[in-house]
Amino acid sequence: MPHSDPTAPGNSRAGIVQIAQRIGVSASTVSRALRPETAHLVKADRRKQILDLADALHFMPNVGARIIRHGGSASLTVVVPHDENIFFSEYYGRFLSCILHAAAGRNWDVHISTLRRHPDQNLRQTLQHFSLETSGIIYLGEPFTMEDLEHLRGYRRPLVLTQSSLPPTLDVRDLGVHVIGVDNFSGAKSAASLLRQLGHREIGLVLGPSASRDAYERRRGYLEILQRDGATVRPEWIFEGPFSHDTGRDGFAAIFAGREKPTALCCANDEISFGVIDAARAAGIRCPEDLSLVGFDDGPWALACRPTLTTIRQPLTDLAERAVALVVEASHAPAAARRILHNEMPAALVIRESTRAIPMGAR
Amino acid sequence: MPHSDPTAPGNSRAGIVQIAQRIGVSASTVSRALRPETAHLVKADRRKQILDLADALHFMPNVGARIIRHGGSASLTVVVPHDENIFFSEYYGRFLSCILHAAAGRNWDVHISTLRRHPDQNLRQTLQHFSLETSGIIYLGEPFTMEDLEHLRGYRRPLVLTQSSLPPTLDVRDLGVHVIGVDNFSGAKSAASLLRQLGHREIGLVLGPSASRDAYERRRGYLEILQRDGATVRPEWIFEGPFSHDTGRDGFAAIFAGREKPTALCCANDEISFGVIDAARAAGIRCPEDLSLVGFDDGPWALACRPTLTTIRQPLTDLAERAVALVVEASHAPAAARRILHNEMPAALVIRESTRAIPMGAR
DNA sequence: CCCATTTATGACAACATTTGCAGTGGCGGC
DNA sequence: GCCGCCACTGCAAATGTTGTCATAAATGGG
Repeated sequence: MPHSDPTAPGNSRAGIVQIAQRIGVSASTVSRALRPETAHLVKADRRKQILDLADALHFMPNVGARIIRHGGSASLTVVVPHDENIFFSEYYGRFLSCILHAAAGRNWDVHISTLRRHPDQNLRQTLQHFSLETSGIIYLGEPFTMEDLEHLRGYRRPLVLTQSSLPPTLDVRDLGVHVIGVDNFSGAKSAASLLRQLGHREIGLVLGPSASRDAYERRRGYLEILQRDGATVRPEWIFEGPFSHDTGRDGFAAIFAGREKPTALCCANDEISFGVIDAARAAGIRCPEDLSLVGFDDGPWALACRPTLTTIRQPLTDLAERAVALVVEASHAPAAARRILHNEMPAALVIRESTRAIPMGAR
Repeated sequence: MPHSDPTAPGNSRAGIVQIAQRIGVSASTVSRALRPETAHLVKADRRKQILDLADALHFMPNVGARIIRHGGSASLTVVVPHDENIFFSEYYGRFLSCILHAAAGRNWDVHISTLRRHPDQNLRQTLQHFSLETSGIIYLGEPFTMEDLEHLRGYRRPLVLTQSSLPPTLDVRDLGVHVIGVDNFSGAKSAASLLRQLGHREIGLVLGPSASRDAYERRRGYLEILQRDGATVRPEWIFEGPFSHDTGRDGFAAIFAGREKPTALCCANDEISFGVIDAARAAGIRCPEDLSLVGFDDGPWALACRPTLTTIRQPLTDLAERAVALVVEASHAPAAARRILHNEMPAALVIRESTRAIPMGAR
């Protein structure tokens, strides 16, 4: 937090010293009595006396003093995009839950913040503001620019990025920062393969934003399979947009506006699929009877919606666990000793009701 | 966070003293040069020299030392229930977004945590653990027991509860704690009134958990209207369950199992409504043609689903804004000077597609 | 009853930064 | 040339808690 508005409460009257004076013991004794680890060192009845008074005075140890002795607080900051409904999104909401869970298991505290960039501050300086309060950062925010990444090179504190926050074609290995993510390419390939195996030949794509690395990789995976036999995907069957419900609606409308209509669609994520399902239903086209559909993410709704969605599972629990572990480890090790990790986890295909084989006779 | 696992990073080599030594000035000068407020006191070229070196060494001021002098960090903790999909829920997810937004506007930092209760710790002691790190708490967690609330009476730090975390019939005014919430009772009444105005006389209720104050108030509101003319609601048309999709399905199944079927249902929240819609669709009962439906919350899906849902809007933005404002104010004022606030905000009815008038001839 | 061992407590330094006060040197006005 | 003022900088105190070392008191074995 910037120093412009320190917003100090500082209304805690009673310190350890005041308690000591009242009872007539030394501050050391009070300190020992108050902390579970050292409580056994002080005689039981005196300890009780101290605890009672501390409770009565609403004593609260000063954080600063603890940090200054102890060297930092066990907490990490998660940076999320600045978006009203961010938590509600299947991806961020679940990812955060998982991070929270992983952190709680280690007794770490989690801060959540959006990144407020100052025009005359580079990325490193901005991130260092966070480091004032926490010992590490998990970055899930808006994608970085190349310039940002250049500034990041000098950042020495624990930091974990997701692939999603990187530009599409960048090589992550020489970035000097931990990067985690799923294997979008293979995941997308397995989804497209499934559709081919089910007999689909007319397949459209409702893709994510072209600036997104995730979207780029998924596109690459879908196309890899669809173009395998030298086939081409009709350009009018490819639609791009943000990772949102609306993109699904608009994509369906655009692709089904033409005379030739595909029998299956690959979507860049679940939410887009839901938009497609809605628009298709409204247009009288049934899923999966008339249109097979695959999503990407396997969020809670993929199982709750009708038809249940065939999709590719993001192992968010594992990703979160890994991200937290990396921050925690890095915060223990000296900066120099850190080994940079690039971790791509498998994304498994989950087959449900939204995909169906083309009847033998039809093609 | 508890001290059981301190997890100190402490790997920041360069302090203000090291910088001072390298340049050959005193620590005071470096301190002054680094802080904007005191920067004018140090000669321009020397200041530049100091800033450059600080940047080169990745200098980062020690939080503890700053806090210890200045009095505390501008941050609050939001306590949420311990639930895997907590962020994904419409209510919590949006509420958290709003809190984040309100806090960001004040340059406050937000921690998120579940409450891990220790058996031999009372509620106040547990909350004080949080206060170690933050200057205030917004509590959205599991409902409190009466015993908890008794312990809470002595808690003096900034704390804001939502009504939802209180037992149903408790009088909030003598609680000694800020309580915010919406006017569930009036909201529910307006929803039931709408159905009556539309000509519905056979109305069932799919209610929330009886231990929830929100559910209790909404039930009270629905019944107030439905029993107005001395009418009674058939007991077999009342179903209770958690605030979940499944409750909607089960409630629909239970209520529509009998011979007599209602023409409308009031649900305790949106998610229950969605469950009802799903189950009804599966059973061949159309909404709103055969069954009118009102929810409660007005989350994102209420507008996104088909049919769009008539529901009661929770002004989460205002609630979050108020909660954050209360914590911030309280953290400035001395404990004694605080005026306890109980704030019940209006919940407005939003009429959409899921409610329809009974045709004139039908009744 | 003495010495060794344990238990309970106090005194004090250390943590990294901020800040009041004092000191230095340069400079202009008289 | 003296006085006072200004700009700049250093010294040292202070912040609240924890850990180390020392000390005092209590206990126990012979």
